[in-house]
Parts: sequence; C-alpha cells; structure tokens
Amino acid sequence: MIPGWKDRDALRAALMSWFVASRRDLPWRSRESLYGIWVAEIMLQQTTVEAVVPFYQRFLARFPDVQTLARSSVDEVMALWSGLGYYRRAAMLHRAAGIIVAERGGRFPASSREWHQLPGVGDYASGAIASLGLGERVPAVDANARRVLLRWLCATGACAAAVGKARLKEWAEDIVDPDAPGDWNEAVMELGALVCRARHPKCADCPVSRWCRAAESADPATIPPLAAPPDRVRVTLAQLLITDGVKVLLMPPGATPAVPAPRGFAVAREDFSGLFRGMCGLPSTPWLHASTDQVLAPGEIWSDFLPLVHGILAPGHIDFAGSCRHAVTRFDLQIQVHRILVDSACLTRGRTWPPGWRVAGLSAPGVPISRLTTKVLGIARTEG
DNA sequence: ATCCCGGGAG
DNA sequence: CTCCCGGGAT
Repeated sequence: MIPGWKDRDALRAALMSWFVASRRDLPWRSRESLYGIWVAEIMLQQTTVEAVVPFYQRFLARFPDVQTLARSSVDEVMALWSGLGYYRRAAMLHRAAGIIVAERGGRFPASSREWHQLPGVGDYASGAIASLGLGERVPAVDANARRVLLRWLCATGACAAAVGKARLKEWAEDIVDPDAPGDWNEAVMELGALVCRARHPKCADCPVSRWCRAAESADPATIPPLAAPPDRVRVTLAQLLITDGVKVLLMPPGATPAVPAPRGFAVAREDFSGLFRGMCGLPSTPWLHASTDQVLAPGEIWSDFLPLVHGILAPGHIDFAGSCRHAVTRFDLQIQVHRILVDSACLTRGRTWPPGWRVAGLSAPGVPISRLTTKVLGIARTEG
C-alpha cells in the first residue's frame, strides 16, 4: 500500500474520465496489432508524439507486418528512419524482427518478460507493449509517468530525489489499474504530456490535483528536480560535397576515410563512428576545437582524401559552399561545407569510387542519412 | 556512468 | 538563436 494513499479508486475514475475526453487520437492507439504497438513504442522512445506520427505511418505502409520487416534489408529500414534520430533503435527493431521470425516462428512474445528479452525493448517498452497489447497488469514508466507518479507522492524536490528506481517501480506496480492496465498507462503518460508537464505544469486544469502532493507545494515544476545537463562542447568540422548540382556522392555506413586534422587545429573527437551509426554520410574531417570564425582551407584538408576518388577531379576545383550548425548529444557542431562541382556523366560513371559508395539525389536520397547530412545537402541545393 | 539525436518552446 | 526534453545498451 502506498503511504498516504487516500482514495485510489476515486483517483483512477477521475483520471480515466479525463482521458476519455482529452485523449489524442493517434494512429497507433487503435491497438489493431501487437506489431503496430511495438513499432510505435520504439519510435516513441526519446521522441515526441508529433515527430513520430508521419514516420509511423510511412513505416507501417512499407513494413505492414513483422515478416515484411524481417526480410527487408537493414539499409532500407534505416532509410525510412532517416531524420527520426537514435538510429540504433531502427537497427535493433530490425534485429528483433529477425529473431521473432527465425526463432519464434513469427509469433510475438506473450508477456512483458519475454518482450524484454528482445533487442531495443527495455523496462518501459516491455511494459507498454504488454499492457497495451496483451492486457498484462504491468506499469509503463516513461519520463512522463515517472514525473506524474513522483508529483502525486512527493511535496518536495528532496522527496522525489530520494525515490530510487526500485521504489518507483513498486509504486507504479501498485497503482496500475488491474481492470484496464493499458488504458491506465496511456492515461498517466497522456496526463504527463498534456497537463503535468515538466516545466509548466497546468495544475489548475488537472483532473487529479486533489490527490497530488506536489500540487500543494509552492512550485510543482521543481518536483522532481532536474538533473544538471552536461557541458556543451563546441566543435568545428568540414564536409565535402561531390555533386553535379542534382546528385551527390555518399559514403556507406561505417566508411571513415582518413582525413587528417589541418595544421594548427586540435582534434576534439577522433572517432565519431558511433554517431549516426548505420547512416550514409559525406567525407568529413575529424571534429576540431576551433573558434567559430576560423576557416578550414579546402585545398589542405582534402589533399590526402582526393586520391580515393581519383579520376573525378583535381584539388583546385574545391570551393566553399556554406556552413550550418547541428547539435548532437552534448556537441554543438559548426559544419563548413566544401564542394566539388562535377558534370553528371562523371558522377554516374562509378568505377573509381571505393566499394559501397553511391550516388543519391540531393533532395530525396532514399538512402539512410541523418538530419546533419540533410542540412548539408540543403546547402548544396540553395547554392545551386 | 556515458553514449546515442531530434523536435518544440521560449 | 538558446534551452529543454527523453529509454536502452554498454
């Protein structure tokens, strides 16, 4: 029993009637298939509902079931994930589909415990999938639910900070509505997203504020206290567009041809192969410590790289096309974009390129690229 | 404990 | 612009 818990049934009734009236109608909420619920929960990790909707619809249209997903190439799955971020999720989803088809005869796990065994499915996702898709009485504690629970139970930030993961889990398990665990979990998360928000909680609009300890406090927004964010690191780098103005040369995932740091620049991060794993990209310098106005000289940077694409161009034809910014994890990247303009025939005749390199459209590549690469390609388009 | 991305709010 | 937000693997 939760300490101080007065009237659990009344709280449940109040929250559920609010949810029936306020619930957003989202594509995965029809609960038509375990498959759809699974895909949605993976996409919703670290990602807002608004961002997920169009990706979810495209994904389900292209990969309508787990068999289709399993026999598709990981490359195509990554391509459909382009722009959504945290690309490891897509690789793990594809890997899990392979396991479900090859090792389980295409049958989905029948419990949260079994779901938890699959790649990419942790405490949150296994609880969400099992409660929504199987009716299992388990909590699904994402950041929204965690905040809601802690506010219900704690009148101070210190109280919330003292609640460990195990304790929170106990509370969450205790409060899940046994008759409708999926609806309950959805309702708690929806309340966190729409009303019990991190920065600007709308306690005046909250259907359950009368059972909430944080609502009685001076500043509910400070419960739970926010963790100190890591210091941001400013980084400069250059990337190289080899393009005819319509198409561009892209490197396959994992390709990191040696491009030395220019003299006078210190390397901020030698190996960034973990970033954007599985995505195609442009040739890049290492990440460099530099003041924002320092210019990287194209001729010097790419002289060792160009022999890899010999037969295309000589170093003299490289120009500066523009620059853009991209924030990723704790890094703030300033990307100087260099360009080699070639004629189309030269680009489509590909024998001289390293294996796996490919030509893609500047606008809709149809290959897996991150948002960073999208921005860089955008510079090529606007500069004509 | 640290590493992975992107969107939205202000 | 800047700041804030968010699960799972290792």
